[in-house]
Amino acid sequence: MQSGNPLTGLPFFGTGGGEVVAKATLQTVADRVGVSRMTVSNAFSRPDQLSSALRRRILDAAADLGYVGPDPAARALARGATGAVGVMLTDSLRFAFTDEVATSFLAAIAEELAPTGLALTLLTTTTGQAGVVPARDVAMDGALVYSCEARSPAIDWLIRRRLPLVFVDQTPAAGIASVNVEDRSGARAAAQHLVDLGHRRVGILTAGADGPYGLVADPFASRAAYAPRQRMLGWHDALDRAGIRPNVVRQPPYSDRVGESARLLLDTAEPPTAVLCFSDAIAYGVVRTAEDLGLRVPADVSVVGFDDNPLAGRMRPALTTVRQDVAAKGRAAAAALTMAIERDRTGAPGRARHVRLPTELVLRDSTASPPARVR
Amino acid sequence: MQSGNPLTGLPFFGTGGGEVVAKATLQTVADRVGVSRMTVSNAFSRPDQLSSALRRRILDAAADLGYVGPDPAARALARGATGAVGVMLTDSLRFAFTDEVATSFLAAIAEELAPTGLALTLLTTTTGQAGVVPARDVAMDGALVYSCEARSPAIDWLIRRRLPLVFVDQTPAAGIASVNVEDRSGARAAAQHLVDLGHRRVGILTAGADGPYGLVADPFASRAAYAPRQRMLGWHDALDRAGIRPNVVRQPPYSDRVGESARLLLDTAEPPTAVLCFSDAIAYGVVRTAEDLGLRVPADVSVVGFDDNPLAGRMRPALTTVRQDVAAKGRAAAAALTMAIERDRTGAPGRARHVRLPTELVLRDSTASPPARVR
DNA sequence: CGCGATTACTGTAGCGGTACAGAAGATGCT
DNA sequence: AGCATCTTCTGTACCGCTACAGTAATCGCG
Repeated sequence: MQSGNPLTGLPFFGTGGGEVVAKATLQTVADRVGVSRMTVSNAFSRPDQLSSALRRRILDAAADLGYVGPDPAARALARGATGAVGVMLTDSLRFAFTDEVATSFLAAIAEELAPTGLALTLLTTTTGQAGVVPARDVAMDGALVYSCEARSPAIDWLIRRRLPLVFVDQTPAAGIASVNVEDRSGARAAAQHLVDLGHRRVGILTAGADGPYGLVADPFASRAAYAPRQRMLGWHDALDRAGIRPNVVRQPPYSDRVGESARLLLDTAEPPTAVLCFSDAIAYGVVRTAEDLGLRVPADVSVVGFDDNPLAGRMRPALTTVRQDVAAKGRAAAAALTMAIERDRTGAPGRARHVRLPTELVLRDSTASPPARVR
Repeated sequence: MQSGNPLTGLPFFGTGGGEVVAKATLQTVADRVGVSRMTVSNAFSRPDQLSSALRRRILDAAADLGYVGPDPAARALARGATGAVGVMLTDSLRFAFTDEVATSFLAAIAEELAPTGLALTLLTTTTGQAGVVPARDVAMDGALVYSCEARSPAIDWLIRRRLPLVFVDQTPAAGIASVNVEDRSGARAAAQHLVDLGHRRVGILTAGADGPYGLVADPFASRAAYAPRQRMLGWHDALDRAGIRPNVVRQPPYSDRVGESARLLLDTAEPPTAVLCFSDAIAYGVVRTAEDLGLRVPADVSVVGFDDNPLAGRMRPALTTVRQDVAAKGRAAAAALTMAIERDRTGAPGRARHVRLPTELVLRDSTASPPARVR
C-alpha cells in the first residue's frame, strides 16, 4: 500500500497507486495498455498522432506505472539532440560569477535561451579527477566560448566534436560564428579623450590570464586574450599618434588586489596624470588607491574604465568609461548559437557570421584636464 | 587533400588526413583496425584492458578517421550517467546572476564540482516554446534546487524522475537532502540587537516572489519561500517578546527599486528608528533612501541587513548584518549532491541528511541607539 | 459506389555506446 | 608436464527511444 511521501506529497511510485516496478519504460506502458511502444512514444511526444481517447488511456497507465516520460538520455541518442548548450568559461568559474559584466552577459544568454527550452551547461577548461573533460564528455547541442584563452585543449575538443560554436570575446576563427565588440575603437576613443584633455603622462592598467605581470616593457609581448590585446592596440593608436609612451602595468584578471598594481603606476616619482583601465572594476580600484595616496580624481589624476559596468555610474566620482552593451552581446551570442545549431541540424547553407557590436565613450566625472603644474 | 582549417588550425577531418567520412563511430574504427568494437571502446575508456601497442594503433586510426571519442549521448544511455547535474533557480535566471549572494553560492558549487568532472546545468522553472521543460527533458545525474518556490511543477518533475536531489534554502522534505542556514536564529539575533539598543519603533523590509507587496498587515499571510518566512519568524521572536509590533513592507525579490519600498517605511509621520532588511542588497537601498530623506544612519535610523554580502563591508556606513557563509553553503550543497548521486548509483543505504549552517550577527556601523527625542 | 486522401496505429531498424561473461593464448609455479 | 592464473581480446545483449515506412480502417465526394 503506497500512500505517498508525507512531505513531498508525491506518491512513491506512480500516481495511481500502481505496483512498484523496477523501472517503467515505453514498453512497460505499451504492454499494459496493449498498444505498440511507438504509440506510447507518440502519446508523449507527438500527441497529434493518435486519438485523444487512446492518449488519455496511455497517459493514465503511464501515471499508474510511475512512468515519468521519455528518458532524456535515450531520447538524446535517438534524436541526436540533447536540449542543452554549453558555455565555456575561463578556468575559474568563480570569475564568471564574480564579475558583474560576465554575469550580465550570462544572464542575457540565459534569458534569450529560456524560450527555446535550451538549458545552459557551464563548462570549464579544467579536467576532473577521473580524467573527465566536460568539453569532450558532456552531451550538448552546441556551445558558446566566452573570453577564454585562444587555444585551450578544451576548445579544441569542442571544435573536434564539430559542435555548433559561437566565439564571444575571442579571436574570430573562420567557419565559427563570433560575437565581439569594438574593443579597439572604444579604447582608442578613450585614449584620444585623454589626449584631447591635454594629458601627456598616461598610465595603462590592463589585465590578462597570462603574464608578465607588473610594469611591463613591451605591452604586446604577452600572448594576451583577444579583448586585452585589442584594447591595448586601441589605446596605443591614439597615444602613439600623440607621441605619448604610456607606462603599462598588467595584473591577473579579476584580482581584488588592484591596489598593488595601481601603486606601481601612481606611487612613483612622476605619476601619470591619467590612467586607462582594462575594466571598470579595475578603474574602481585605481580610484580608491589614488584617494588613498592623497590624489584627487579627476583633479590630480583622471581615470577611464571600460565596459560601463553598473558600478561605473554608481561610484563617486562617476566613471568615464567605454560602454559596451553586454546584454546585447549576450542576446547576439545566444541568437547566433541557436542559428548555428539550426543550421547544423538542417544541414542548411549559410556561412558563419561575425558580429561586432559598437562601443561608445561615456563621459562622466573621473576625467578632467591634467593639473596645471604638470601641464 | 585535406590541409586543415587555416584559422582553427585543426584539420577538417581527422588528424591524419584520413578520408572524409560521414560520421565515425566505434565500429568504423574497429573495422579499420581489424578488432572488435569492444576493444576500441576499451582503448578509449578502459586503457588497462588492452596492450598499449594495440591501443596506440587504435588511437591513431581513430585520429585518422576523425573519431573524437565515445559519443556522450550514447555513453550516457549505456552507462546511465550523464556527467552533468542541474541546478534549479527561480524563474528569472537574471536574479541568479545579479545577486552577489546567489553568484557566490553558484561559484562555490561550481568549484566544488569541478574536480568531480560534473558540469553544472542551469535549470529554470519556465517552460520553453515547444513545451520543453528542462527539469523534465534534460538528462542529468542529479540536481540542486536553490531557493525556489516550494512546490513548482518543475520541482515535481525532478522528484518524479527520482533524481538525486538536494534542497538548498528550501523547506526540507523527508527523503531529500537539504542544506539550510540558521535563518531564524540569525534574524532573531538581529532583532534582539535592536531591542537591546533601545529601539521600540521597528520596520521590516522583506522580499518574496509572492505578494502581497507594499505595507502588509499580516506578515505571515504570504506563502513566502523558506528563507523569508524563517527570517520573519526570527525577527518576530525577538520583537514579540519586547512587545514591539513592527511595520512590515514586502517587495518583489531582487528589485532595484528598494527606494519605493523604503519610503513606505521611512517617509511617514512616525518613521521607525530601525529597519530590519531581508538582505544586504535591500539594506543598501534603505540606507541610500534614508540619506535621500535626510535621515542619518545610524544616528536617526539604524539598518540591519542579512547575508553579509561583500557589499556590507564596503558600504558606508558599514552594515550591521547577519552573516551566513555562502561559500560553505555551496560546498555543502555540492558535497551532499555528489553523495546523493553516489548513493543512488550504488544503491547504498543511508538516509538523506539535513545540514543547517550557523549564522552570526556582525556588528558594524549602521546600528546605534535610537535618537534621544524618540527614546 | 468506387477510389484517392486521411487518420490511427504498428514494425523494424537503428542511434552509439557499455557490461559482462567468455575464449584463447601466455605465464607462473610446483 | 600439468594446471591455475593472468592478460587480451571478442560476442552478445542490452540502454530506452525515435524515424520512417508501412498497413488498415475511415472518410469525402462526384
